[in-house]
Amino acid sequence: MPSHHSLTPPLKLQAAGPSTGNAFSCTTSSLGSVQSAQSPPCHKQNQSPAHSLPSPVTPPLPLQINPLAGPGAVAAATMGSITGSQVFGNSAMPSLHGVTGQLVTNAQGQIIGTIPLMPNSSGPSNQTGGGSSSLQVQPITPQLLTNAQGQIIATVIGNQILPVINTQGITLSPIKPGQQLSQTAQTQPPPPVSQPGLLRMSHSQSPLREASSSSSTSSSSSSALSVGQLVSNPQTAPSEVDGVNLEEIREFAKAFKIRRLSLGLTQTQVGQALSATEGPAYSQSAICRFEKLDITPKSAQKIKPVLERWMAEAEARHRSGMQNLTEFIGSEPSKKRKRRTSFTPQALEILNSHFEKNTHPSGQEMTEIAEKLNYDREVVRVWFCNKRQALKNTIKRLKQPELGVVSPMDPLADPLEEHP
DNA sequence: AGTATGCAAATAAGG
DNA sequence: CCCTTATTTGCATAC
Repeated sequence: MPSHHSLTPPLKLQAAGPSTGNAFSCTTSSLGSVQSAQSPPCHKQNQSPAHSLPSPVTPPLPLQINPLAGPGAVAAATMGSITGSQVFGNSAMPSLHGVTGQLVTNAQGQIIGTIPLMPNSSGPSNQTGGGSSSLQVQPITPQLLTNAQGQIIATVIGNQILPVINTQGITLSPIKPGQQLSQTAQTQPPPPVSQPGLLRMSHSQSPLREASSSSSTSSSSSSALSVGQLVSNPQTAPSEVDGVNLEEIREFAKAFKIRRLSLGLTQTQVGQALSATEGPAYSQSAICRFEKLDITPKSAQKIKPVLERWMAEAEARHRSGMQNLTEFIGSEPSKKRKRRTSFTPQALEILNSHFEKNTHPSGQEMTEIAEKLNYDREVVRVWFCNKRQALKNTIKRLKQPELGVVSPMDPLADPLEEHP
């Protein structure tokens, strides 16, 4: 099987913004490199080539938690932020409404302060009829978020979180009260002129034929663009796509990460814990992508409530004792989505050889193959479907090379046409 | 030892 | 039921 597989183009369909050279193989500096453990420069997100780090003096510390500033300073900054009113971006979650007093604790559950307001007047707070576990979600309230070291890294007001510093130790500009900020967390894309972008973004790449039927029902206006891309592109980013408020998503993603870190949890732990809950489960990858906004608006919208609910519960448990939290995140998984099958190399070899002979095995054949390899018949069927799809896409790409590069190419007769 | 990411399973939707 | 096409999502592993 000389062909496929090996000629898989390393192209990444999704990214590749037309803008400045996004880093594709940013690293690849194979052996001998003196690379630091944490290679920060690889994010396709920060697209500013010239960068704009405010402080030229601050060397990017590889360490995550460093006591760059005395807690006091941080606290002060925090307070400053608090003073200004808050923005209260609507709310996906009905629970976070009651504004009550709260103890300020660190990750160890130690009380490090209080915020005088009103005692918790927990209402009925029935959590989604899902009838999930046995706990009620208390409204989260104005409180300081701290990391495992007890450092204050953000403040929470309502469901709005005001980050003080990020994990890199870089100070984030506080959110202006009463105003929707429009800047990315890590970079400051100089917004020249904020136009009420109405244009439908300019696809400069994949001209994959779009079955534009008639009018409405533009099922995919944001076709494959991630939230991160959309949101960091003031030019073409109407902060709302497909009825999804990108700003809100971005805010939440950022807040989520802070809250997660505050609880001292890793993406892996969250993913694992999530798979044990009632709703849909998500892997570490998913958490990661969500936090990075490396997902479509649609997906983000779908995941957000799940994470929101989970986080609320995790925080509640955290407040009521470390034990509860660990217990919470320790529950055993209960997969919803079928676990992804990993074919053995041997199995793949056989599957491929079959595929080369016939891309459309009959039901009978597939049953036999499945039996022989000891995989679910359905799994084998799907494998063929995916294989066909992959092949088709490859051919399509080969037939339609990059812009400019005109290459004759042979017709590449494909056996995938039409199905009986 | 966490997080980011490539590739491809799994799923959704329309036929 | 099977197919295709488009998309979502996770395993495996690079970083």
